[in-house]
Amino acid sequence: MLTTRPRGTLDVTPAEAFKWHYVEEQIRRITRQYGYTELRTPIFEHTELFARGVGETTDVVQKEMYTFTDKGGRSLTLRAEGTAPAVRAYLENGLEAEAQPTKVYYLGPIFRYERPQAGRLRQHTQFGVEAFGSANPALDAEIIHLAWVFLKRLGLSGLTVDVNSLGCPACRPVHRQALLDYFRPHADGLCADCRRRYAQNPLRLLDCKNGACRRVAAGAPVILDHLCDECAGHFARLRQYLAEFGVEFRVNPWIVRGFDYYTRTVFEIIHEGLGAQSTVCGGGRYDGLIAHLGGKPTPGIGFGLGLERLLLALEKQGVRLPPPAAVDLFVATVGEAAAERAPALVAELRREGMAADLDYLGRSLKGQLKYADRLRARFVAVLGEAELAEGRARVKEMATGQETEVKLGELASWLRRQLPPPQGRNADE
RNA sequence: GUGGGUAUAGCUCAGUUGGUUAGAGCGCCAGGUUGUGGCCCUGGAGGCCGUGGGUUCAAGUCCCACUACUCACCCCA
Repeated sequence: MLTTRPRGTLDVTPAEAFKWHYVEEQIRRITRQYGYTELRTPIFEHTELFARGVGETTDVVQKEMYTFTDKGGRSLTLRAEGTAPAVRAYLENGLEAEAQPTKVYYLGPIFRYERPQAGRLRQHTQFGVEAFGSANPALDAEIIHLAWVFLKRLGLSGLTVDVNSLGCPACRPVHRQALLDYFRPHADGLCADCRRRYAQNPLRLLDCKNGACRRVAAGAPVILDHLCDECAGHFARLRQYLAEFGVEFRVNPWIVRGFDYYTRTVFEIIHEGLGAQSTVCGGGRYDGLIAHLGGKPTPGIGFGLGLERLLLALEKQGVRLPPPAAVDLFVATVGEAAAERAPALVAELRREGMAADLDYLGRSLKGQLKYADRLRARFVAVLGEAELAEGRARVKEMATGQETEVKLGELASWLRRQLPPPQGRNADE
């Protein structure tokens, strides 16, 4: 137990951390371009926030929350989802008083008690985006476009963007009734899950994977045929914008989503290389949620994007992310006097802003070179008795094997001239 | 919560019909080179064979349970 991590969790080892850094950099970059700023919320919230926000009857609330009671007797829950906390923070901090719409993003862990499988964990990391205060379909399109461009930039292909509209409180009940009427005569032929869905959430009848249910569902009334004029118009304009933005999407009337708060636009981005859990990004509009959580009636839209799934998709596809920065200069020594001088030399280089390192295991010179190679050092300064006496080091460029004599006092300035100039991290292509 | 598969070294895996001190490749450390990495050669370290029970003269191997991992269902990122 001491040496195993809790079920459904993941370690990010030093060998992989650079991938996370790279993805996080791309998140900072694209959100800045689209005008979204970061919102950080606690890792746990009052249980009631999720229960009310996501919906009492949803799977997440009924069986997947990490809920505990603290010493003050409060019921708290590890962040089970990103939107409800964002809405809570928006209301609590009076963000509605700032320039509208409020466009925020978040990046952090989400916890759900589920059976782990490919692309599903009990703790995973979501990059999410939320925009509060506008019902303009251009905003729906902006958000879908953001997610799509983000994934494309990282080098993913084999992506499918599915969009649908779930209607609003005016038209959804009409469709719901039509669904119930349609399925009632077929009820006996449905699977057990679907009989439960019939009672609880008829929309879910549409995306059952059971063959018999599927055949019945194929002829079921489609929400898109029941949308009210406003919702139909919203959806039409969304499709128009997406086409103008160059997003390759398809209308999929069977995508539903598991949270109660969705209205109108819902969408998913699927990656073909993932297993059964192929949705890398999912989201939609929630025009009733903010009022439902105690705010003024305010429309909203957002998505969640799973980073572990994203990394998995990149790996399946063989995308190579830029490797981490390596050591600029490694100080290798021969003899005791040099070995004692090395730490201060390295400290000096680090003060000058260089990435410098040295051996701590008393390795032979050969061993040190090997270690430096392993660290992908660009240069190795060899310091022995002769060099120490002369006040200089033999600096070897690892890629070419070429050696140069450099005075110890000039090591930092010499090195600076060799290294490429610092690049702006968010330089555009 | 339900169902299938798997569990041997840090990693990927061998291990005959049960039979003595459990192996390989990669990785790690060292040597070959008295001061020079990558390639090559040699050596070394590293294994309660997932855990517990059972069958047997004898279990890594057969049986049971548990746990973990894994894939799928439900649902979701």
